[in-house]
Amino acid sequence: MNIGEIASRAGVSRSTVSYALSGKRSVSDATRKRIQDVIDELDYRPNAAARALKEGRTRTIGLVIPPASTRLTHMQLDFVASVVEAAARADLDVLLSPSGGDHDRSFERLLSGGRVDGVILMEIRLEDSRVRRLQNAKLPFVGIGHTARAEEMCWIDVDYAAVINQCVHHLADLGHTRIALVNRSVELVAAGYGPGHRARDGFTAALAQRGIQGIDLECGDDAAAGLECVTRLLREHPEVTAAATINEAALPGIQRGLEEAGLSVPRDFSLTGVVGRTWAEEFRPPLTAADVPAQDIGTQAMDLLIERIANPAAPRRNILLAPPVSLRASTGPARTGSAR
Amino acid sequence: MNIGEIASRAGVSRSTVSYALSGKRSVSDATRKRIQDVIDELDYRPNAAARALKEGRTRTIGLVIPPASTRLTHMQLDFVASVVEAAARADLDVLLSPSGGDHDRSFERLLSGGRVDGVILMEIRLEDSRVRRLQNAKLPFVGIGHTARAEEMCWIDVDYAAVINQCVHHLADLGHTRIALVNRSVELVAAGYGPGHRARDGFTAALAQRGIQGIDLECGDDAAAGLECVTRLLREHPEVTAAATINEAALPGIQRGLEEAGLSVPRDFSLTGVVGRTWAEEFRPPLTAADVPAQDIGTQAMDLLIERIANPAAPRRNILLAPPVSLRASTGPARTGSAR
DNA sequence: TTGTACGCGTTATCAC
DNA sequence: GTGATAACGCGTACAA
Repeated sequence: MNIGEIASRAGVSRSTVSYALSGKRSVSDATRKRIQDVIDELDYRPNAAARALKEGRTRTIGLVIPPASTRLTHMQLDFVASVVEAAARADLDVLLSPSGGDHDRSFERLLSGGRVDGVILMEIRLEDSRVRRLQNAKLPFVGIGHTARAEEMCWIDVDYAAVINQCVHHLADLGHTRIALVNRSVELVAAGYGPGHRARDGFTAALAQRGIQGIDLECGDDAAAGLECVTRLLREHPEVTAAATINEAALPGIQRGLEEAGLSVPRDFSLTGVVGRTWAEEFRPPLTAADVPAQDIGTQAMDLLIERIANPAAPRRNILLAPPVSLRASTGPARTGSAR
Repeated sequence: MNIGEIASRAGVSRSTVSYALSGKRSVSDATRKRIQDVIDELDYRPNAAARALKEGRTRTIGLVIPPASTRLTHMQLDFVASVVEAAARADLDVLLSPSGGDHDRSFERLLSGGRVDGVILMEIRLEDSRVRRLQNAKLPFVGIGHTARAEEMCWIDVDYAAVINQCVHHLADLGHTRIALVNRSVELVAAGYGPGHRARDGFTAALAQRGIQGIDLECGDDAAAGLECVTRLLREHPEVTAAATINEAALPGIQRGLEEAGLSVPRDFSLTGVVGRTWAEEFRPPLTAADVPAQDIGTQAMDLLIERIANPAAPRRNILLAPPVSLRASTGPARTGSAR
């Protein structure tokens, strides 16, 4: 059933049906009602392709997520969920593109072909070819995360440097003088993953500010890697009494490693980091952490994108969030004067 | 840049460009190369809307996920990831629709309007209006889960009855005679959520087969609810020594509740259930559980859908999986002869 | 290889 | 003010 079918059943022309639906011309109440009745009866909805072809927009946005091989963290999952929900509120559909590499078919389909009106990009690296390609395609886009050149794009991001800096200061205030940073995976950091680098920057800066020493560790994005990482840490650096992490996925493993080593949190070892808000409470003990408002971020990214689609010439806005560290139960005073 | 632009730059007609791209007519090597050069230079890709309009298919499938208000479980997340990946392999795009209720705009956009060639439906209830609406819309669809009338649709599902049955038998073999079932949320079960009902059926059947008694509990889908649920269970039914669950999201809370009550798993209390494969290993202690091959399920659902799109008249295939219970460390012999 | 009709909704233009 | 006619957007595939 197309618009012509509706028109003939209602005894009017196709344009009248279109006007009745869009309201861009006035249509008499009687006619409008006749048309509406037919539409309701047949459950008609305009063909999306025809409309997109004519209007030049698809009412669809693309969401680029990390490829399925890497499991999404809770935080990333919250981003996806909140973007999808925000899009639904704006009557926009979301096309999912799992792509990280350079030759990803689904990303290429997004780029040209007019499938989407705009794109939200996740898991951005300091140098990220996807950004340039989106720019070349003149496709409005917003990053959850940003490249090394902050001004080249519109984005919202967590200030990992500031947040890890806060965590270290918090631990230093509690008397810890040997602190570890558990970063994301070595591959991701090597590939120039922004949060990994910025977290490290904030870490070394805070160490210098407090005149204390730190160990900088990369760790795979899963529980097994977390376990292995913390086990190695305790073995090679027994003087370390606290850790900060941005690696949410490794946390269960870190916790397990501490437990297997006979260490109680926070009595023997303090743990803090950056996690999605809903996740910190589920950790045991509840994690003292910078709670990333992942849902807000997704919603705001969507707002930025809608704004950008409406006015591509507008200045590129950047939003940097540094959520404060929420005190919970996973950090405590350093044990004084004793090796473990 | 549209196909006309390419054609004129290559000095041929639009149809020649189309044939060169599709290969549905032979085009001389020389012209093909000229055309390809222009295409590469301009990075041309056919407009998706125009192609969809002409061909009557969108090369896009819809994936209906639970609304964002309810957080996705690990298993659901694995479904989504694997469906998306399988779609990418088949050069299909995935449109995400977060909808559970009856009046969901994004679901309605999927139904009519020709946005998608087919739909994968998750989190299906025994009576689910979405199934009827998809049937009415004559849109090919596949369920991950199924309604009360198995034959009315094409689906792949976990045999929760068989699996929970196995879990109970396993616990009974270990000497447990008072066993709890921790089901999904009371709202979900009341709404006729299939797995909840089937799990309960398998539970009561196994109890009867073994002549033992059980407690049937609903539990919200998060850690806090799991904690509260297990706390109440231990208080009201101190004779219970084991539990089986299909509520993955509640597991951290269940674990916590047991710990807070001073119970060690599996020494004092055995725990088993149904979880996504990658998740059972991360549990502590590693969970004796039926490991749902969530990734296979997503992939197979996609295969079923592709088949169904290709041949809508084909018989509706159903796939029921009953993954065996993998022995790990969370179940053990019932403590004999003593209340706790 | 090329010309052209077609798919379907939108909207500018014309007629009443 | 209200309704109808027709051109347009773009890729596809049949007829020539």
